[in-house]
Amino acid sequence: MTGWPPLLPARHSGHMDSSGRQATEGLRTAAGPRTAAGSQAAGPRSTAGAGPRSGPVRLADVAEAAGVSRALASRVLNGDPAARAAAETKARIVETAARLGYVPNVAAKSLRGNRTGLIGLVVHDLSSPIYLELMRGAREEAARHSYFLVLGDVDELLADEDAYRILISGRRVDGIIMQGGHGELDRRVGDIARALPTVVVNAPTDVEHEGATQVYPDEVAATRLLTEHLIGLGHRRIGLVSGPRQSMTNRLREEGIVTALAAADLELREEDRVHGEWSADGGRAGVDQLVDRWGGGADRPSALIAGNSLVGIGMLGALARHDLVVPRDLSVAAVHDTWINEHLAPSLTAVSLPLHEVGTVAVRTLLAGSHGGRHILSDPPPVLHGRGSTGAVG
Amino acid sequence: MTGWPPLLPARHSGHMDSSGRQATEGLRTAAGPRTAAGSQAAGPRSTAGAGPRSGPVRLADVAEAAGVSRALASRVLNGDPAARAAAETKARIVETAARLGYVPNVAAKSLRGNRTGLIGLVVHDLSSPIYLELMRGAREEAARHSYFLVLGDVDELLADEDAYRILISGRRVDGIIMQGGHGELDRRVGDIARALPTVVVNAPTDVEHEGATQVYPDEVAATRLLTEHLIGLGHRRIGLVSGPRQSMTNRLREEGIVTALAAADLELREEDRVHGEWSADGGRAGVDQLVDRWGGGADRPSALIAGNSLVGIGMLGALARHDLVVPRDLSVAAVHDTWINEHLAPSLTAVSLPLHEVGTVAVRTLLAGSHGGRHILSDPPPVLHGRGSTGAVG
DNA sequence: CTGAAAGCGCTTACAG
DNA sequence: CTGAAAGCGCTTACAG
Repeated sequence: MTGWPPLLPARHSGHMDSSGRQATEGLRTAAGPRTAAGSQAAGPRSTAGAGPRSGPVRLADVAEAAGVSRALASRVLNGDPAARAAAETKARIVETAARLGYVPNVAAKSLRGNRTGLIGLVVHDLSSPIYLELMRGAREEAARHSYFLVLGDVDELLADEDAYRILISGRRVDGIIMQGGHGELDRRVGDIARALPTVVVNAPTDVEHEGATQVYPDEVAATRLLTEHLIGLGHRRIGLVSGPRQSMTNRLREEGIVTALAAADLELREEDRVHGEWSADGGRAGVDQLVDRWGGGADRPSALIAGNSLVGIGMLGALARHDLVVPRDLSVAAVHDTWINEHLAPSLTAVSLPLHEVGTVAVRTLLAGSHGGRHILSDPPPVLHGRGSTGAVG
Repeated sequence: MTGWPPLLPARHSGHMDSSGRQATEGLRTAAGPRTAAGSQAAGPRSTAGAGPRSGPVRLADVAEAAGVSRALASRVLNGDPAARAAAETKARIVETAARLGYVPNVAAKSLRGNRTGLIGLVVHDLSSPIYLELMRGAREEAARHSYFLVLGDVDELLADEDAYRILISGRRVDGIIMQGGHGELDRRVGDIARALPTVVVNAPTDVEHEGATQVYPDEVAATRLLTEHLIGLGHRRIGLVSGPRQSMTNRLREEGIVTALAAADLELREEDRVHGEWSADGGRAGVDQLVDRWGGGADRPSALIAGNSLVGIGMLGALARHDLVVPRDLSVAAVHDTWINEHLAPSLTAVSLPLHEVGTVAVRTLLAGSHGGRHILSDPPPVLHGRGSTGAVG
C-alpha cells in the first residue's frame, strides 16, 4: 500500500484533553525520529540507498556540505547584511542549499524567532461573496510578505474557549485580523488586542478598542454616491432596506444617504426604511414588509437602496415575486459590487467598495505594527456601476 | 500611544531573501527576549508590578508553581494515561495551569512533536460560493481535532516557487487538502503527496496519484437525479451548458445525464451541449452560443442543465436578456444548491451535493492517514430542490 | 568578519 | 510511577 502510515492510532479510545475534545495524534510530518547514529555518519542526503540520514535536510546539513558553520549558513541564507563572507563562499552556501533542497523548518524558526509567519483571519460569514474579496486581498498581501493566513470562525471561537486561547494566546499566529460587527466578539476586542496585534476590518465598531486598529472603507461616500446617482435619475423619494439599525455600518450608510438627499432638499422618510439582517433573506423580508406597508397603493418610493449586495439580491427576487417590475415600477441599487450583480436579471446597479484594499491594508497595518485608531480607506474611491436595475423615474 | 511597537523596521531598505521578495521582520509576539535574570528569580507572573518575568506563562512556570517537575506537568496536562500521580496532584497541576493562564507554546510543541496542528487548504477559486461550503466543512472538522486551516491559492503557489516550498516542504502544515481540477497543479499532485499527506477534493482528476486520496461527491448520481426530474416533467430534449468538456467533473456529470436519458430512450444530442468555463460568464457565453445555433427557431431543447450553480446563474441572466422566459420557454436546472438559488427570479431548481461532507471527510481522511484511492461520497445523497426555473413541458 | 555556544519551550526515552 | 537530561532545528548575542 502506497501512502502514509495510519496516523490516528487505532485505539480510538484516544485520551481527551482538558476541554473534552479528542486529542488527535493524527498527522506527523515525513521525518521519523532521527537516529543518533545517522547524524554522525556520512554526508547528508546520501542519494544512493545506504544513506543513514533520511528526513528533511537541515541547516546543519547545508553548512556541513558547504564547509561552513551553521551560523554563517544561517546568516547568508537569511541575507544578513552583516555577513560579509567572500562572495564565492556565499554563492557556495546558496548553491548547496538549493542543491540539497533545503527548506527551513518553520517550527524551529518560530520557536527561536518568536514569530510564526501566520496571521489569523477571523470571520463570521464565510458564505458571503462580499468578504471573500477582503479575504483575497489579505491573502495576497500576506503572501507578499511570506505570511500565510489561518482561518478562524467567530462563532466557533466564542463557543470553544480552548480554540480561542490557542489562537489568541498560544502564539499560534503573530496577529489577528477580525471582522467586526459581531456584537459579542466586538466586546472582546480589547482583550484580544492586549494579547496580540489586532486589526478589526470592515464593520466598524462603536468603541475605539485599546490597541486595535480599525480599517474600513468610506461607507458614507459610497452611499452618497449611490444616492446621487438615483437623484440624478429623477428620483425624489428613495427608500432603504438595510441591516440592523444600530449597527455602525448601517448608521454610516444611512448618513451618506441622508447627506446626499439633504443636498437636494430631500429626506429619508421613516416609513421608507426597513432594517433586518445583512442577508438575502433580510432583503426579501424587507421588501415583503414595505410592500405590506404600501398596500398596493402608488404612494411609495420610486427607488430603493439595498444596504448591501446580499440584501439587494434578496430584494430583486422578492420584488419579482410581488410582480413589481424593476426598474419600471421601482429602481434598486445596492452597496457592494460583486460578480453576481451583472448576472442578475435585471442586472444590479451597485457602488463598489475597496474591500480588496481593506484586506491589503489590514495586513500591512498588522505588519507595520498596529497602533489603534481608525483607517478609513478612500483609495480607490467608491465607484458607481450603473446597470439595469436603475432607470429614470416616470 | 497605545498598541504594539512598530514591527516592520523603519529601514525599508529591508534585505531581500533569495526569491527577491522583501523579507518581513514584521510581527513578533508579545514576549520580548527573556532576561536571564528574570527566569531565575521569583515566581512566575508576579501580578503586582515588580515581577521580573513578563512574557507568557511557560510549562516550567506551571510546574514550579505546582511543585512538580516539567515532565510530570507535561504528562498530566496532555492526559498521558501513563501518568498516575495522585489524583490530588493531578488536580493541582491542572488547577495551577488554569490559574496562571497557561497556554502551550505551539512552536515548541511543533518542533518537538513534529506536527504543526495545521492543515493547508489550497483552492483556486476563492470567489465561488460552491467551494465555501466545502471549506466550511473542512474548517469545522479541523477545529474538532484542534487543527486550524491555512489558506493557499493554487495560482500563487504555482507562481511562487518559494511559497510552494515553504508550504509543501517546510513542515508548515501536517497535510494538504487541495482542490483538484486545476490542470497544472494536478500534474504536481504526485510530488506533493510524496512530501506530505495529501487529499484532493471535489474535482476528480484522471490520474490516480500515488499516495494522494481523492474525495468527491457522487457526481453521476446527482445529474442523473436532475435529469430524471426534468424527464418527469415531460421534457424529452434536454441540453447542457457545462465546464471544460474533457474535465473529469464534466465527464461524470454528462455520464449521469446520458444514463438517465438512455433509461427513457432519450439522448443528449451533440448540438445541445456547450462547454466553457465553470463560471457565470461561462453560463452566459453558453446560452449566447446556443441561442445563436437556434437562430430564433423553435427547434431547440425544452430544458437546459447547468453544469454548476455559477453557470446556472449566468444562464438565467443571459436567457432573460434574450427574452426567453424561464420556465415557460425553457426550463433550467443546475448542479449545486447554494443560498443564491432561491433568491433568483425565477428561483433556480438544483441538485445539492454534499460539499460540506467532502470537506469533513477530507480532513478526517488526512488525520487518519491518507492512503491513496478514491472516496466517492454517497452520504448524504444528492437531493433535488425543485424551484421556479423548471416546469412541465408544453 | 565568523564560529562556538546558549537557548527558544516543549516532550519522551532513559534511569531510578 | 516520576525526574533529569537530551534534543527537536534554528538564530543571535558573545568572544575571538
